[in-house]
Amino acid sequence: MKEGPDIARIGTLIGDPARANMLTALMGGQALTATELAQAAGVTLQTASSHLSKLEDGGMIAQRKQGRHRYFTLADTAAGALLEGIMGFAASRGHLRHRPGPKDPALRKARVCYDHLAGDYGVRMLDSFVARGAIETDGENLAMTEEGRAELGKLGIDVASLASGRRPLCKSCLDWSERRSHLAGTLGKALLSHLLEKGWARRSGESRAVLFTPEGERKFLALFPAD
Amino acid sequence: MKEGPDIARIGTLIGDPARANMLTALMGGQALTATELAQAAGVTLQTASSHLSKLEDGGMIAQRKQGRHRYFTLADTAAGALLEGIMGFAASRGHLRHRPGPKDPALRKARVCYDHLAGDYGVRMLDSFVARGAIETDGENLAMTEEGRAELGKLGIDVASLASGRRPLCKSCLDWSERRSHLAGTLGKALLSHLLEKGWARRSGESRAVLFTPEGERKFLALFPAD
DNA sequence: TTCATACTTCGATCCTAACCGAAGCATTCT
DNA sequence: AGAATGCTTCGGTTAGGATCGAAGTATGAA
Repeated sequence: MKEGPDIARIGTLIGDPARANMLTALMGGQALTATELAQAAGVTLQTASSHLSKLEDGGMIAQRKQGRHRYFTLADTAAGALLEGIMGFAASRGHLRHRPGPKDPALRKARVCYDHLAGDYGVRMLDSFVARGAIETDGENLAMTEEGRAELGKLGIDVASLASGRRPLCKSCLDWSERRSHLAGTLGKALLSHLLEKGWARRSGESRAVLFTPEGERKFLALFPAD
Repeated sequence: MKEGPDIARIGTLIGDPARANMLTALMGGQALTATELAQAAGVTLQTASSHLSKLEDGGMIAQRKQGRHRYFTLADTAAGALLEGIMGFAASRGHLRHRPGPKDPALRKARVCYDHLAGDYGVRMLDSFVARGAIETDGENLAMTEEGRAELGKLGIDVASLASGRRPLCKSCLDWSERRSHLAGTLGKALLSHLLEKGWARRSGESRAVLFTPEGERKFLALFPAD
């Protein structure tokens, strides 16, 4: 017995409600200070500090000092992917923190999933790419086609440079609210950046919600028509 | 705040050492009784019973009664995939339950990962498929080629029927001992079954280790040559 | 230098949940 | 029917860790 990786340690880190709230907040992709994370978790600064050092020791988060602030982020994309996976599993078992239903409609419509777009609009975007043949899928894996590369080039997105690193270009990510896949990977990240840079949408304060401008929403829906 | 799936609940389930040991034991893919799981976890039967009902309520495991025994398994492949993901993450952060190094050599050489082959030999098998062009990969996704289908057909493995379900045929799974990918999916499952049915290897009692016969090892290495 | 902000460390409290002994229920064997 | 096996439930104990107040450290502003 006692063989293999220590999954209990990871489980314990995620299993505390305060730490889980902090990690969920960091899934927004923004660097947050200890004070902000304490608020997100609903605990005092002392308690938050203790939790943050445990999360850092466990390799879940990283910090960088900047002046008298200390900014925390998820350690890397692997940590983000792990949390995404757990969220998907929890949602599939119906483990939600409040009643399902038409609550938090903004969050279900569009939100940030670590560094890419999720929610109804995220799912719609991937569906649209697949429907027009820009991305091919076998239900699990995703692959960009030549047509897709050309189309994204017109939008001003350089697919070649996105595909150069070790992180995959296209990756599907299970959406906990829609229970279907949306687009992750470097392309998913680039597309979210694109939306925000163009001013079509903006982040909503501390929440993970993504709020579209009327103009931006019109353009987004025209660019990614539903089936 | 308080938005989204309840990851803390999943974390708590996995975070207790006794439950983590049980889940690790169930990653072997075999159905185990409450008594066996109590031994694996190092607790009494009463304590194990309590843990098992929590794991079942949380959707991690399933049970079926058979006579006066109660057999427990992981709930589904999603639960197995979740645990694989957490194991990979834990291993990548160096969270091992005992010193790394040349310990448990049998386990590092070949072991069961829920329903497919992992360890050195599992990685070698996938590498070999890729090297000869039976499987194509972009570093993340896997796809079977026509040559691959033909080759596996000769081994008596019907790829078409394996690919028919919703579960993907080829899937890469991060190997915590090798820190590289091995082959999961329905094909990974079929290949492990093949090894065991042909008598090339057998399961090692309660452990996840897979032990090859001298004859079986010779054939396996010939079939899947290293680079 | 003095004060303020941001965060950490220490110490004490308190509460959850893991644990096991004992008893109870269900199934099978004789 | 009686005994044995496999597992669950109940009750009481205990330990780990989450929590916060208070004090300490570090950086920046006045």
